[in-house]
Amino acid sequence: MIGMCVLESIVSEIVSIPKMALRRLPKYLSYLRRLNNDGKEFVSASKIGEVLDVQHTQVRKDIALTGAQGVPKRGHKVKELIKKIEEFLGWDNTEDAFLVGAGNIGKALVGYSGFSEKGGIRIVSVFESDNRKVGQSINGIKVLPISKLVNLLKRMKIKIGIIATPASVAQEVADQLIAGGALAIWNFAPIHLDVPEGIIVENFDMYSSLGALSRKLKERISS
Amino acid sequence: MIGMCVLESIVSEIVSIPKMALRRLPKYLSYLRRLNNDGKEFVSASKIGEVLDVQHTQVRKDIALTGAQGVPKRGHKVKELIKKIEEFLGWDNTEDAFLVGAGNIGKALVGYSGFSEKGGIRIVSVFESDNRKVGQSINGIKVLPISKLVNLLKRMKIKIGIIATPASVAQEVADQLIAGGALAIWNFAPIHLDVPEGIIVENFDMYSSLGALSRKLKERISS
DNA sequence: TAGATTGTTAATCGATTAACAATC
DNA sequence: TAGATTGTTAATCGATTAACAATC
Repeated sequence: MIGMCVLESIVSEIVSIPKMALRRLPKYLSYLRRLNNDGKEFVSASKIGEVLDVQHTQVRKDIALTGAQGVPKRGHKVKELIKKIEEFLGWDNTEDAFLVGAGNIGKALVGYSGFSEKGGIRIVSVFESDNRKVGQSINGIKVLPISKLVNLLKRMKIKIGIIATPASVAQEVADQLIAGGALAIWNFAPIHLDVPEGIIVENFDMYSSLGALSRKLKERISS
Repeated sequence: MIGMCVLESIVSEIVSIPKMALRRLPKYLSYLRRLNNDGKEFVSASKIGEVLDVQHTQVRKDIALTGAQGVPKRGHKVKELIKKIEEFLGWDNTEDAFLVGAGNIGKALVGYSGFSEKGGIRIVSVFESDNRKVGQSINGIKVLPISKLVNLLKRMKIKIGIIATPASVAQEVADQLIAGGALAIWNFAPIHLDVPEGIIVENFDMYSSLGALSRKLKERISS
């Protein structure tokens, strides 16, 4: 009996967070923030599911991960649920990040104030290899030469690097980010990065998304 | 016996394409194109898997969907596999698309020539509600007033709409795209779109991606 | 031939959905 | 109380991985 309990507790630690839940929770959060702005106090899992096209039972499981608890017959307190999800995602405190690449996508990312307000990261420096862009300012952030990347990463103990370069140099940039001590890479370049174990890579790949879209459209048209 | 065969053929038509395969195939494709540029003639599923961190057996299943056939002991002809995947994704001929929103993300998308060359879609017009931006040119494409969206969609029989607006107006834009006859929407706004059945929506949501990244980083740091 | 590779079938794993007791 | 909702356990579904025969 005691053996079973020990086993259970070990097992419960090993069980990892469902990947798909991590992608749904930000969606719930953004809906909840809207509700909060509208002055709504309570919301049910069923309502969230209905609005976002997710099964209510799925919503409940996802919410359970965050530790939030609802009240039968009334649902969840909106403010409380927001807090719990933010905590769970690590968006309750803002993490500094370096961005590499001052091209179109890079500019879009820096110009986008949303991340620091709602997404838990703040882009504090931009790096670029094209000397014509170095020294310019994007949204108040100075563009620095790529040669300073590794040293500044170390000095400022930055943990998140964002790659918004052409695919051809993305691997090289990733290597430098890791050399400087980054633990997580948000990769916008359409190429697979080869990284040591333990380094977190999140690919944001337009072609993967576009592939799904165009295949479905193709099927839709031909049917 | 005959009954079984009929049943099987019906079943095989019903079986739908695994979603995850549609997201991996573009990745294989981009690697294959690189190999092709390097003059490589053959590649094995195991090699593709090794480079892209996918199980070789998974690569084979994905490739099987496209109908491509390999040669035991030699692998797949690179050029042939490229062609098969492009056909499968519908990237063998280019589909015209309208983009709504001439902000940072919109500009990045238009500035990015890659789609028409490698991704099967070409952005032919940009629409914007801010009159100060209307009339400007982005990468040679004139920015048109949003008031013309529905009519032009109909007139040009456009099937793909790209939403790169703030979340606050995205639903309204989606409604107009659908009113104009669009069948597929590529949505860059961080909001869930409510659309009639049969309309294809592919969300490209930075916050979902960022959520996964920051949660994993949080776990990594605390362990 | 021997061995590398394909392609398929079976087994496992994880994610989603269904069912239902507990609760206010 | 009755009914809406939570939260959990069991069943189903789909995706991944393992095993292996077929082939050049």
